[in-house]
Amino acid sequence: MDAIGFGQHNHAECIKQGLDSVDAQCKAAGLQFTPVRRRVLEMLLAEHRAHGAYEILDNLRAEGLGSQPPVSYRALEFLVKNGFAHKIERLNAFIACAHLAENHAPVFLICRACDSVAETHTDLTRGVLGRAAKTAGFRIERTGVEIEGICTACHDGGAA
Amino acid sequence: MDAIGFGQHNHAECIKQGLDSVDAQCKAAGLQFTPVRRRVLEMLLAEHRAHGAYEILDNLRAEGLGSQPPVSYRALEFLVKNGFAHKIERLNAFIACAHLAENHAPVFLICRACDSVAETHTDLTRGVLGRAAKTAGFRIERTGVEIEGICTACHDGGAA
DNA sequence: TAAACGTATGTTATGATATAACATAACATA
DNA sequence: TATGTTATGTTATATCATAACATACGTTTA
Repeated sequence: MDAIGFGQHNHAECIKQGLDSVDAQCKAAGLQFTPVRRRVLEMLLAEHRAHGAYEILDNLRAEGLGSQPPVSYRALEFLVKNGFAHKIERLNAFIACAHLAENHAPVFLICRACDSVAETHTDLTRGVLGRAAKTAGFRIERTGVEIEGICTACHDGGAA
Repeated sequence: MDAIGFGQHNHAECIKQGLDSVDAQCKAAGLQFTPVRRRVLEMLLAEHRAHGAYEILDNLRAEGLGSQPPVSYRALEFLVKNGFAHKIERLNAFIACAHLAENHAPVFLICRACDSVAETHTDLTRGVLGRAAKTAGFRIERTGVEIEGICTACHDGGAA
């Protein structure tokens, strides 16, 4: 599995690549990757867990980049709309996309012990569900799969 | 597909069966199917769409069954915890379970045009995702699949 | 250059969703 | 009756999210 989030990796590199990739994609698409938007993405990239909009806002406020809710919500909306971040509905929180540049149907593995979130992906439109939806005449536009459980580190480590 | 929610069915019977089934399950499990809980389930069963906690509360209030948020949240929590209802995270709203008595991993098809929600199911632990999670050492406890799109009636009917 | 426009940001206020905490009631049973 | 357990009632507040309007800033165009 190529999920990112559990397990070791060069995280500094991981952050840098994320920023660079989004930078490039924005340039290519004519999107404005403004300071607030960049900083919010950087915060999301800092850890592989979901961040609440008000947590992001607190950080922005501390840095003088904005102090009211719409500031963080707008930046997050920009990132989500363009596929640079995702919202984890179960947590009312946001996470940087771990599969930038790939057109994908994300699947999130959420550890309820350490709050880390790994992203992998699938194509629900193929397979049983896709066929079932097709038969029923349902036109799929977006899919969200959120799986809750315990990650390796936590059940090996000690948390139940 | 045996999803319920789109298409025709005898809805009065559908409601009755839901209530009877939950009644029986509660008796069997020693759970108290109190008036508030029963009434809330009945409201959810009334339509195959998700109902917000405050919408439920408004109805309860009108009937003298409770007037403060905890009343509806507690009843909904009871129903969800025991598998008689589900929460649709994308909508922050609740829906009666359409597969009572079956142990299942629900999948919701949400029509963004008419707000109806159909429930079908799958077993994510089998298949690609289950194997991937297993490989990564992730222990799945719960899955939530929410699919947004347009139902038959809506794209045949006229809504985009 | 200035006017017009589009996009992003700043700010106020409020709406919508959810729960903590404590008090009371209703019921079973020792 | 005393005790325990579960459900309900109520107050207050926490948390998440957006409407609405004002301002800034860059680009296009007259």
